[in-house]
Amino acid sequence: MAADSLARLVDTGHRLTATRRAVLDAITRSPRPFTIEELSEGLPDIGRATVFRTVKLLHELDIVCRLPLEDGGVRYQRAGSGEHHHHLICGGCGAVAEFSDPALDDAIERNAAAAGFALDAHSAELYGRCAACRG
Amino acid sequence: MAADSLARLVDTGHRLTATRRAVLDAITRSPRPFTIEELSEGLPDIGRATVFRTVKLLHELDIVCRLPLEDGGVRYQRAGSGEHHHHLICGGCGAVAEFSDPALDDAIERNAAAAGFALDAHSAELYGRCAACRG
DNA sequence: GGGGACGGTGATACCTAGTGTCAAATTCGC
DNA sequence: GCGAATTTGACACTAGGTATCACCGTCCCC
Repeated sequence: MAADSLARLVDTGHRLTATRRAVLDAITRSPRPFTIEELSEGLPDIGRATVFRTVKLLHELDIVCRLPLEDGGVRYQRAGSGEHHHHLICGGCGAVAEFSDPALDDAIERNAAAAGFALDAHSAELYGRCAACRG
Repeated sequence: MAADSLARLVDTGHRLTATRRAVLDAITRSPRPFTIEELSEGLPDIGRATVFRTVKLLHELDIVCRLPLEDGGVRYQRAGSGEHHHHLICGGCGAVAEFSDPALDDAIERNAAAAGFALDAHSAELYGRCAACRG
């Protein structure tokens, strides 16, 4: 699981260091979306700047997702799949579900085309309460 | 144009101050999406904290939109309509087009329902190049 | 296995966006 | 015009993130 992430690092011309292994390990072990600060606390021997750099790198390689929260905060999470997807973020427990939906992507592309835009990227975040938190 | 925004302020129980008029005026005059810093520079007699507070208030009243950029930065813009809408943001010139699409909102609601989520809010931002910048 | 080039790291300082506090000023209903 | 309540400005502070730079570790070539 972490193994092919390490492979992806090397394949993209990056070095495989003990620090990166440790960060990826901590991320993989995290059961819930985390902030850089939380991650950094769990890795006291690794500099804060390095944790930021490493997470940014892993984000660029689609190994972690960035989750913009409703209140403007940000959390990160290991990507379940490398595929394009969107997030459902529970405001109660903080759980995050991934989903992908061609119909949604279609609607997005149609609107871009209608406005004459060449689309580079898009983001769609859904905020609500998960089944468990609705109780 | 600014008049009904002022009315909306009063209607929601807020006071109509010279400061708020000045901020709303500066926003209305801005031809392009702005940062708080830019707005604040144009209003040297108004404290930075007040500019933040005022923009936040106007955002809550749907008078200005918050635009999360692709690079993580944030800009603000006068809302063209008070209606629910999404944004197309040009990475070239920074222009922003608003659009709304029931099909997109439907797709979002369907996915939330499928995952058992009660939806509170959602955001969808599209990043690309506008017709002029594709030239 | 022993360099050396180069990418990665940590410390630190800094930056941007935004909030909390509090005394002084302004607004608005009367 | 008066007083209560809201708003303001100054300032200090926070969170999240980046720039710099000297030092260190990795990897490649011999």
